[in-house]
Amino acid sequence: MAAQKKGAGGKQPTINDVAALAGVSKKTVSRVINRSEFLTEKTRKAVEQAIETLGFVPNPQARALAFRRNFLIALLHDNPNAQTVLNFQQGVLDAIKDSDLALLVRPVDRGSERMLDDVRTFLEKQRPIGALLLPPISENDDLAALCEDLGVRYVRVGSAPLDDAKHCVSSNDREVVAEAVRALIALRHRRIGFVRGPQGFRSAAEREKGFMEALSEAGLDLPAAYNAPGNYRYAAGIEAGEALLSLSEPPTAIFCSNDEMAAGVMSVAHAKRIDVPGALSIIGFDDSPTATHIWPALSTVRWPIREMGVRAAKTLVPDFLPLAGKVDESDSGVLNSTFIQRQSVASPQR
Amino acid sequence: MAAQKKGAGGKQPTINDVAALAGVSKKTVSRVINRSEFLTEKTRKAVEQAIETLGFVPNPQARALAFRRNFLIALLHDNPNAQTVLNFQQGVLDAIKDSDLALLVRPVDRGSERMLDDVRTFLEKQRPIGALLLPPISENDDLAALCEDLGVRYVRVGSAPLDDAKHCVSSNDREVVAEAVRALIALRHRRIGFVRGPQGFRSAAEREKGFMEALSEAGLDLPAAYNAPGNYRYAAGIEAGEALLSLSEPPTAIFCSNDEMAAGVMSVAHAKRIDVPGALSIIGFDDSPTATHIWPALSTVRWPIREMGVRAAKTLVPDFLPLAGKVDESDSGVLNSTFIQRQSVASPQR
DNA sequence: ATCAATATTGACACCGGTTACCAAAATGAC
DNA sequence: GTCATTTTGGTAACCGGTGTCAATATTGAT
Repeated sequence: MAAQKKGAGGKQPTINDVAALAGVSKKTVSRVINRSEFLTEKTRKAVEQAIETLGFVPNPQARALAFRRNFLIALLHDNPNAQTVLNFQQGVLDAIKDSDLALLVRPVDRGSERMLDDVRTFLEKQRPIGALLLPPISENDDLAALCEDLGVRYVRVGSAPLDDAKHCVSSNDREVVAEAVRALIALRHRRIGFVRGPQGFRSAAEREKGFMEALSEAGLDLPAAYNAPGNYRYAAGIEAGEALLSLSEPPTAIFCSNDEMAAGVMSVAHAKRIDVPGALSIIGFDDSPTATHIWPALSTVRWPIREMGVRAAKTLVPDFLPLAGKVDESDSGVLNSTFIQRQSVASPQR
Repeated sequence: MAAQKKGAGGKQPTINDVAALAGVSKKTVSRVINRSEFLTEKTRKAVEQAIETLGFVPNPQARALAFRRNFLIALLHDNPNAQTVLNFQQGVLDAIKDSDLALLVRPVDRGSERMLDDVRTFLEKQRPIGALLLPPISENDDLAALCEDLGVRYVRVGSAPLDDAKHCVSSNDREVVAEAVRALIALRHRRIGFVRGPQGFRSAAEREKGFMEALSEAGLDLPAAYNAPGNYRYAAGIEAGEALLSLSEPPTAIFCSNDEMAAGVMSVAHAKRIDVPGALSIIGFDDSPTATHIWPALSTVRWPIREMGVRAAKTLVPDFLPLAGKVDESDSGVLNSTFIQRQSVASPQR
């Protein structure tokens, strides 16, 4: 049984009750709550004892008022991939679990002209301690400037460093994409197609760089016909698949900038009775649920989104989190993505 | 350009500033803010003028403290399906967009023994106006009782009415599953398999009821070997598929209690070179992204999760929302799910 | 042991609203 | 014109914490 709590009628004990019971002043209790350093072990113990006995929980509203800041972290996102958002959320929640913080979620409408004003109003009203910016909106410099301006801490999440390490958590997507493509080359693929991500997205650019890097290392080049546009949507994968697989000399492997588009390409292959992976290898990116739900299971790149959530939270509010696992100051804030081999890749048939 | 806001340095005006400028007391300003009726038109005008001039916005933290309640809605969930959670979130956000409310998200660990205590602490701390309970955790009566006990409004979301209409929003899953299965029967399927959801879940029970209803209407029965256990996971779909499709007389159609398991069954079919939908029709449930990403695209049932989010919010805090689109009191709170036909269903081959 | 220096603790105002309650002004009846 | 009744405005307390800075307790040096 956990702490004995009072029923519906019973009022929450306040800091005054705790102070009275412990025989100290309000302020001292406040110090204990806020982990002030200037406290005798004895006093601290006494207060903690009283807190325990009463089942006291500091009232966040009162703290927020006095502190002029809510004990909240805002998660700003416009990512269409639900699993990504939720995994990240989960990571953040892992990190703040034993703290006093709570998580406020705020989808942002990138398209809207009023976006910045909306976010400003939101931040002014809610006054969170900090904001976490998920890609692709994390790439918006105005947003970061806005946070700065409003005195809201922020951390941007990206596929490559977007800011200094204090304000950014990222993964090494480029390297890992290159690694994945090298794996194709090692399997003796020479005709390798590419399905791009949307224009102007940093994530898409990084993936493309990684792809091109691996290709040029091997002395291969990318014929224009093998380079298909995309926008991270399934439908774009279908189109790209139709285009690439209708060529007189189609690629034997296709790297898609995300899993959804890979699923689209795979559907086209199935429809055209092209054997995967026998006649066509496919690689995606994200390791979304889709990657394992389609058949054959998709080789893909997993970015450590949940870990990034943990890291982002730790970077954002190190001083509010339980002492365990502080982020090393000298850390670059770059986490490792991983290439995951599944059944959609094999050597090309002769 | 929206409202002219002061820069980083400029402080927010307070109710005192407004009072001073308007030449009245704090209380009078407060009355204007809260639309008290006992005011001279002249006074009201003066105050509103001052508010306008200063660009005054009441501080939510201070109001929360005085009200003893935060202007927040908590979303409690333990749903493994990210898309579902996010769609629901989106619906809630649609509903509260022009209000003073914000959304707090809180995943809940159903397995944990401390779950109830955790939630209690959370609610006591955050003091949201209300809580939204997503399935399957919405089925937990203790949780509803806890909200009641703490004076937190709540609305439970379910696949069938779980509570009175003031506390519940649901969909008519049973009927629509029956409709889907009737469609199979109309296509002359007679050997129809079923992959169950997890034990003890209301959603699973409703889907099963709908399935059995349609079967018995048609005078068909479900052989034990056609009734496979499942837990909503892809792996369970694989197992079920292996079992059902290895039978000497396998079903010609399989209804799976969710899309993930349907994807599993479909993978087994592909691996066994069983043509879908030619030799095997498959239906899922949820209309998750997976449903469209797999090949062939999955016929499935979509529950109106986003609309349910809107509805749930309106039911929870009608008095805090913009006047538009109030929920009709007499409404039962039941929304319609839809059967979606895609390519995974056809008449059985002779 | 004494005194300065430093570590702890407490008193009190304040964060920005709301509510309770009282006083003043306005209205109306006689 | 006087008194009771209804409006309206003001004051002070309060919601439950935190900041400032002075007061007190400890510690170390001499």
